[in-house]
Amino acid sequence: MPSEMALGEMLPEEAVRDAAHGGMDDVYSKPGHLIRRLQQIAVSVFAQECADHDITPVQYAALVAVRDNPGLDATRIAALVAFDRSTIGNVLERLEGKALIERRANPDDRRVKILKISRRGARLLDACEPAVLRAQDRMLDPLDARERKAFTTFMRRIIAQQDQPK
Amino acid sequence: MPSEMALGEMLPEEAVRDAAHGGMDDVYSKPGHLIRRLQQIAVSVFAQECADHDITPVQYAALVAVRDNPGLDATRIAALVAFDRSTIGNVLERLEGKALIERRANPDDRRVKILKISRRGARLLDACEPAVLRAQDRMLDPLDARERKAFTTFMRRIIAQQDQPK
DNA sequence: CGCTATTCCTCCGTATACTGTCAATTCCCG
DNA sequence: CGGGAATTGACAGTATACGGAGGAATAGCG
Repeated sequence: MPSEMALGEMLPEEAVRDAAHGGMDDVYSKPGHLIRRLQQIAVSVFAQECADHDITPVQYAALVAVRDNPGLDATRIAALVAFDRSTIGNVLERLEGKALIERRANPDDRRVKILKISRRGARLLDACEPAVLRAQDRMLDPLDARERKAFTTFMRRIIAQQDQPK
Repeated sequence: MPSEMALGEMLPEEAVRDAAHGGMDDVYSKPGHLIRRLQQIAVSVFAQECADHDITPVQYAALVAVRDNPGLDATRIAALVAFDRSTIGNVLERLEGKALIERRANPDDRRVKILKISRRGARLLDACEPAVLRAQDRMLDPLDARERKAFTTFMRRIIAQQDQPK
């Protein structure tokens, strides 16, 4: 086994499993496990492609949402990108810390803080768009066009069902 | 919008998006976002089904790995379930805290700590197996048998490609 | 107009998740 | 056999992720 083994290059999974157990139709084949692995891969690929831009997938999604919907508050941005209210708070804090967004109090309703992307944030989004597209593409690399469409459809359907239970 | 909105019941996503923007072929349709949502749902469904057992998906996976491969150390368990070495450390610590596993020093190699499931851990795994199966099933609910097979195949293929990059 | 319910943000606590580092230990090659 | 390389567990630091509590502010109803 290689010494310092980043997740991206981790491969002994099957080998270890076969050597130790040999189970095949086990936990490792269940959707829960596969989905977690998929998410791991998605984050890893995104990080690789966007290494120069110092931004995470979550921060990217939030930043896009803020850009495309200026004037919304944190709660509504959270709903857009499907984040928890608590989580979005930290993410926006980091974005503000990097001067990618601006948070301003709303005079009309002093509970809310209005969100707006900064010029710097807009520039960053433009700059990393090719990398993001590459990342999205690389994830689905082993699927052909028809399979990609089917895969996306399946994911959408599962998500939609969860959004409207019954 | 309902006041206390848990993630499982969050649904205004589309509504907010349509009202504010109307974008369709945007970030929200990209695999990265869909996969993150899928993982969210998987965790949420698991938590719902296993609420009585006080165990998380990650802890469950680790516990099964320890049960099925007694005598392995943390690094090898991590490779089995595709966790980071740091992450597995915390997970095992919690499992040991709940007395679900036992960690013992290996006399032959004093770097290593041998892992073994406890009787309590084994009982818990037996107890929550039905709930776990229900959870795995509910995730793929909107897909029929053939689609489930295809979906699983796609996920496996993406993961395999990432494990053996070229 | 006052009171209650709601909304918004923030903070706390817990659990993943990964990188990097470190000390102790063992391995292995010369 | 001696010493550098590798391995293992632990720790620090950062970033998601989610539930719950709480305070400030607003809305809505009587």
